[in-house]
Amino acid sequence: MNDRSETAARKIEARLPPNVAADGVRRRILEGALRLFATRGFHGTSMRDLASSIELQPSAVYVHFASKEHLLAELVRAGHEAHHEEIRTALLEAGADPVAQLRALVRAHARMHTRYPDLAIVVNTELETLSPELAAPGLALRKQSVALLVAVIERGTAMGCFSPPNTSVVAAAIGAIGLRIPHWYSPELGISPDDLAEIHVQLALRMLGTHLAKDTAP
Amino acid sequence: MNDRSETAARKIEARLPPNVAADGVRRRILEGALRLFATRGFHGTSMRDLASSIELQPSAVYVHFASKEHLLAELVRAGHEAHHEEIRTALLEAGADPVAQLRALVRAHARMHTRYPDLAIVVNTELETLSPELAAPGLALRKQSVALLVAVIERGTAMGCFSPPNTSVVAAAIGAIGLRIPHWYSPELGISPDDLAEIHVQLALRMLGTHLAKDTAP
Amino acid sequence: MNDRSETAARKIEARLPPNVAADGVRRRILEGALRLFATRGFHGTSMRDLASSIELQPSAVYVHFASKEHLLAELVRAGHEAHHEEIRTALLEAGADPVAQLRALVRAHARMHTRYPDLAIVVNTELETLSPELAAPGLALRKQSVALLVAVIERGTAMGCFSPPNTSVVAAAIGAIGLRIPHWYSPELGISPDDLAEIHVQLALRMLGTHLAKDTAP
Amino acid sequence: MNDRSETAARKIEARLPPNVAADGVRRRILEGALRLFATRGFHGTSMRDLASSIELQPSAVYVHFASKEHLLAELVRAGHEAHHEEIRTALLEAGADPVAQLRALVRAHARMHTRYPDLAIVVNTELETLSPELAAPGLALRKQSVALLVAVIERGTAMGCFSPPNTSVVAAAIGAIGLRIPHWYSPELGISPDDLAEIHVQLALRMLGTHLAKDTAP
DNA sequence: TATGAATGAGTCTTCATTCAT
DNA sequence: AATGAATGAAGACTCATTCAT
Repeated sequence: MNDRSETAARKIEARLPPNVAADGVRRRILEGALRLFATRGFHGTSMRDLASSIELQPSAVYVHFASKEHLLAELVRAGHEAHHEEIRTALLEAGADPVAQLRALVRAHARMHTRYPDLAIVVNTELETLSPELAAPGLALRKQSVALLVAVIERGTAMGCFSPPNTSVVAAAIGAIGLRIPHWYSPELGISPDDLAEIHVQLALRMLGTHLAKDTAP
Repeated sequence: MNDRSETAARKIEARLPPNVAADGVRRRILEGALRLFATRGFHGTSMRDLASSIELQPSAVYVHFASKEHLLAELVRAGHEAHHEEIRTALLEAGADPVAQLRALVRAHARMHTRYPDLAIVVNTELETLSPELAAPGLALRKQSVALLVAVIERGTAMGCFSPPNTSVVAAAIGAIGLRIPHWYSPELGISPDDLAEIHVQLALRMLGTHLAKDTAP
Repeated sequence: MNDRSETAARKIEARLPPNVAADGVRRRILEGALRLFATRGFHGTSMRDLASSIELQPSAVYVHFASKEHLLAELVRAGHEAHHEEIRTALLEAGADPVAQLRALVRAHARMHTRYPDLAIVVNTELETLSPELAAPGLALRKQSVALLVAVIERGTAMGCFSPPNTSVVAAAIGAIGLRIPHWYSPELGISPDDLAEIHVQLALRMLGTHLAKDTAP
Repeated sequence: MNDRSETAARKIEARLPPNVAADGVRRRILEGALRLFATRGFHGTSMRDLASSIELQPSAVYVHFASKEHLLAELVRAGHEAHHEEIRTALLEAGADPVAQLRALVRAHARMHTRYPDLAIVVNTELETLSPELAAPGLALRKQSVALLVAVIERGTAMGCFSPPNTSVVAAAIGAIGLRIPHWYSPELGISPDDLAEIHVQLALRMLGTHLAKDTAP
């Protein structure tokens, strides 16, 4: 039950977050891989596809990356780190109020998915494709990000700000609505990324049963 | 920002919905394909993998299916049809009350994802893998399912039952929450499938800002 | 300081010992591999070379052998086992006399190298090419074969039949003269394989300083 | 039927004979190539392997050698020339006595193989790897070396010093015994290179059936 | 209905080598 | 003299699929 054409988000150029320190050919390879992995999947993309999409010989890719899997690993690493850093920073700047924290976190989560839709798809679809060693750092960051969200919810609940029906289910739900963004959202839909983030904030607060009426009003 | 081991849902046997009229070897092939496509993806699964997982020669699979893609197509068809039929039926049995309709729809959506987690993964991950002709029926059903949800929300809103911040975003959110179930849910978590469905109903009603307080109690 | 054209022995068809239980295509593959590995070396032979030399697609080779290395391993196994079996049997049939034992052993050693020259080359050139696990059985048999020779020499020396200047050097020398056969010998040289074996027996007995004059006379 | 660990000789540093007029990087390249070609074979060694073993970029090797094959050709040339020169000189210094000549020749042959084991392996294993033009000089020298040995044997036989069962077989045997040295010999075995050479002399004289008993004493 | 052998295109990757710097 | 990036051919091997049995 997802929506719109699956390719809506593709119109947005494959974009890499700032924590990818790569330029020149290496960057073009990462961008090409990002686009193709997001579109056709890792196993659905051949090195020939990738190389020719950026007008390179397949062998030239190996000058910059040890293997197709390492290429994916770099994207997955960058995606996870950027995401985690983003929500961690948002949280730090939000102060002590659980509601403000929740707002900041959901906003950051949504923003990452509108800003880097291809990367979000690759990170979420292909993490398990990596060998355990290469997947480990991503899995660890993911766990930490969820733990942050759960902690905010639990603290807010203890302080009487939230009354979720079930903490972990709501946490999963909040995660899920952001995760799904790249599959249907496009700025051409008439909703700006900021608007979308704010709507997601609203939805999250509603799901949590926030008790500060003024905050939850549209 | 999804959680738990990604493989939690795998413990549940690969299951096919009742609208798959296949038995004997044909059924075993579909079940094996379902498990493998869900775990490793369509392109990550070879016909050899599939055949050997059910102790068959690759060539024997072609006695039952014209191609690997047709195998996927059958799974995707069955998944989409079962899902659509399920929510259509739920809606029909719910009467005319938008809140009751919403409840029925969300419940059915969640149930499909706890009952057929592998199928849900395959349907959502690999639909675009199919050729346009084979993907078309699935895309059509998907559109219809979303239209049903949107219609319920719009009617409920018009009747003053709901006050969503944005109809299509909430529709996407409701879809997303269910879609994510196979990636984290396991009955061993201490939540029964029915409990989960009810919590999802709660969350949907909260997101919609339902105005009949008594309705939101389980 | 080896002699004649290096390719003299090549005129002899690539031959497999009887302990290779393979027929049809599998046998043709082994024979082709034997000829090519002996001529160009393992790393100098591509699967394409091999396949096309027996009019097969490269992929068809994989129906019969798991890898190029397994193909080599089978040749090396067969070669070592045949050689060891041959000298073990010769020894058993030779009775208790050290001189007779030595004769039998050298004869068998020489015969294996005239009968299976390509296999001898492959076995001796490419054993170390194999991974440790695949090389281990060959190395073990080789050790046993040398041990047999050394035991015969030591027993004969203790019994006063032999007076070698140095047991292990003579053992190495006896091994060496046989090992070199495939690199220079051809029946067209006017020496029959049996003649060559007898000459090698003579040379071995002379190196050992055998004290039964009648045996060492040409 | 050769013995000891095949890698015993590897402990000896890859060494080049004095007729290799190369210093600095060019020499390091030759030494690295020598070690690797001896260990893994020419086709089993890549230019990357070679370059990285001496901490150079592959492209830097081409500053000093036109191609991988020319590198091998230089080693093969040096090996053959050094070997031939050594036995030619030994022969010249031996005087007119066939027995003394034989002694000198065998001694020189053995010494070359203890002193330059890697080079001996490369020369004997990879000569045929070279293109006919590049292999020709080596083949010519080899023929000459064998001719020298055969001439000594024939002259000694004519003079009544030797009574070999078969001249060319004994010549091949004498060659073979030396050729095999790098595959089993190590000074750590408790035999000095000089000792080994003397034992080889003994063995050669015994094979030839030398008639001057006093000559066979060391 | 299922097999085992085969195909030919395709997989990822490495090769020796070149070239601008 | 050496590098780093690139090339194009070739490497071993796997792919989905076919077909005679």
